[in-house]
Amino acid sequence: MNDVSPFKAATLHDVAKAAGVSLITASRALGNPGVVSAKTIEKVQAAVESTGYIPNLLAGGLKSKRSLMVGGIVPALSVSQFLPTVQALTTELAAAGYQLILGQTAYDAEREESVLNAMIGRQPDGIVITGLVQSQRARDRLRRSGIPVVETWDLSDRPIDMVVGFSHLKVGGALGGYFLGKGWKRIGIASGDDHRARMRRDGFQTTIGRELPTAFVPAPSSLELGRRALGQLLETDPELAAICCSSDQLAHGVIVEALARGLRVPQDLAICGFGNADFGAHTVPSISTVHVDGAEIGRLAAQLIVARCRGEAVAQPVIDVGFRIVERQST
Amino acid sequence: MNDVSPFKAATLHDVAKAAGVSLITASRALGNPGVVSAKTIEKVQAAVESTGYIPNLLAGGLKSKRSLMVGGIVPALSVSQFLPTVQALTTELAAAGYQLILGQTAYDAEREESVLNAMIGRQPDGIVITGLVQSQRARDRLRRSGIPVVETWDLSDRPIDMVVGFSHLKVGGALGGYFLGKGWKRIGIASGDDHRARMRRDGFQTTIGRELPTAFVPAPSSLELGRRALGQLLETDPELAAICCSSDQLAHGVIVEALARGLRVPQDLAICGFGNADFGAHTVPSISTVHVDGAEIGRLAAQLIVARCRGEAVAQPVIDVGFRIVERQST
DNA sequence: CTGTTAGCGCTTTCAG
DNA sequence: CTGAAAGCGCTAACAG
Repeated sequence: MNDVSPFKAATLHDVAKAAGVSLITASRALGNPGVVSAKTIEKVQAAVESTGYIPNLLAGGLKSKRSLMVGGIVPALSVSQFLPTVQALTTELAAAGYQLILGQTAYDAEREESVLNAMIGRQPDGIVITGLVQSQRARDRLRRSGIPVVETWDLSDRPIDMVVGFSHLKVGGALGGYFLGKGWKRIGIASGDDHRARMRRDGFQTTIGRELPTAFVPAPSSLELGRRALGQLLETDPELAAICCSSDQLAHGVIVEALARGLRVPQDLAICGFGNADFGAHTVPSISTVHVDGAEIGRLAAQLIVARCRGEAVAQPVIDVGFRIVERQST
Repeated sequence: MNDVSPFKAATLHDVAKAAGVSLITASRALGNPGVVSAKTIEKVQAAVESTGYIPNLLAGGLKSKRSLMVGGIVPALSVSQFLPTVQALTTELAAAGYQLILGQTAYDAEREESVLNAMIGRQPDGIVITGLVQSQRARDRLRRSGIPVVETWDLSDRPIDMVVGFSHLKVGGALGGYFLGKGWKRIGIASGDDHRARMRRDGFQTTIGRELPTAFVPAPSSLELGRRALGQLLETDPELAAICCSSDQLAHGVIVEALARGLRVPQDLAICGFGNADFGAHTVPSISTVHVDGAEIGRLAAQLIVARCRGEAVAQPVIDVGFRIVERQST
């Protein structure tokens, strides 16, 4: 036995020969056992064991037009907001026999297109993408590919195909209402510079009723960027009473920096995040935030894709999973 | 134009017809332009544009035995230690035209095997897996598949094929030496219950020279589990002077809980983590930890796979990326 | 219930 | 430099 594969991997042909049946009968025994006699199935399964056969899904997919793969596209894996979505997506898809192909766009429209092309070329049975696809070219190409597409983490009246998410404008609006209700006047914003964070900021400012001092940080945000953002904001207005952050990482950084500067949170400075990251409930003070069920988004997206692949009609191609404000100690 | 794909996606056949050349010439113009005249290439490229052709990589892979896909296997995406590795792996592979297929084992040997089978069936050109594959059955199957395999985040004299990582035993030993050097006597351990965390604990205890009170938490660890772990440890020994944690998340939780109980860190309780998560440098106090270059592991793994696929011999199939202790305020 | 035939879309021979 | 033929490993369609 060598380092190089000792003998060619067994094919269905080998299995059929070992079981003494025809190729197609072996195929059916494995893929559609209902139409094959129990005795035959047994023989084929024994042959599978003895040959160590693993089906070549690429070959099967070529003929059957079902690759059993689904493309998943995120800006970057390190954007932890999307992690529960990707994780749930992967798990839910695996349970149905599908595997996820991962693509990263780095928040770059060009990369997004090239990733999409690489995906389409692999004939996935579905594509799940975080956010709405921005470029019209890509939208058209995707629509014309005929592949089921689920856009996530946002909402749209005219999705490419299906969408599972929530309204960032409404999140911003709800946060604005919450800040107004608290009576805070001097309000600042620490925000990622990506599209969705900007939408939340828009909703927030609309409800507050005016432009607010904003520290933009490059996405993906982090604790470190939060610390810096507070520095910037306090230079603009040292009397700030409350800050609305576009992520819990950012909020955490703002809190750490505020405490380091001797400010009390929330008495001197109230801070709110977004995303309900798991650490937020356990910091001191704990972080008020907006909860979105990212895992549920992933599960629903997987279900939509799987349903489509089974040829079932999807009754509800636009699913709003909503959100809720989680009040903790930092406000 | 309907919801269903308006016309069948263009195939290379369509491109060839549009360009007025044979199928194979079109194929070569795209895949091996060196052997085709410039004029022909131009015609073919124009035809690609006009037809919107996207190559079917599944079909190509079936014949050429190069799927341009690489399997990546992690316990769970939420284990943030591996995130930089997966991210770098995906990016580096994408640059070489490969896409990553993701698999999650949930720290479960059975799931690991089924994930491996699902991967192998998709004929990846390589498989990168976090940790060493435990089950001998899976190791054999993987070896016999002839697929290049890189095990990561650990080290072994006898990898399945290649390995990029570092010695967890040595990390534990180095931390033990560091703790001894600080003169701490009453030492506790907060550790995930996974294989690698246990190895670090073994190395740590061996250097310290005795069994230490340990709070095991189920992997993946988190800030919350760290808070609980400290509770457990202080019940065992209220006089603990230092705690060695198997992750920065855990260390962060222990710190938060210690502060909440009125303990000063590090004066009353010194705390060390592992992994050098990005938040660790910015918490108050900042977290002493062990740095491992996870992104580098991903890049190296990708390079090994790509080199193998090009038929290059890999001179160094066991790569130790090392580690270093990062001293911060928490010790 | 089982088998034969054809062909998915592409690339690798082998010939010009 | 270009082409024709063959077939990767599997499954859909149609027969028995």
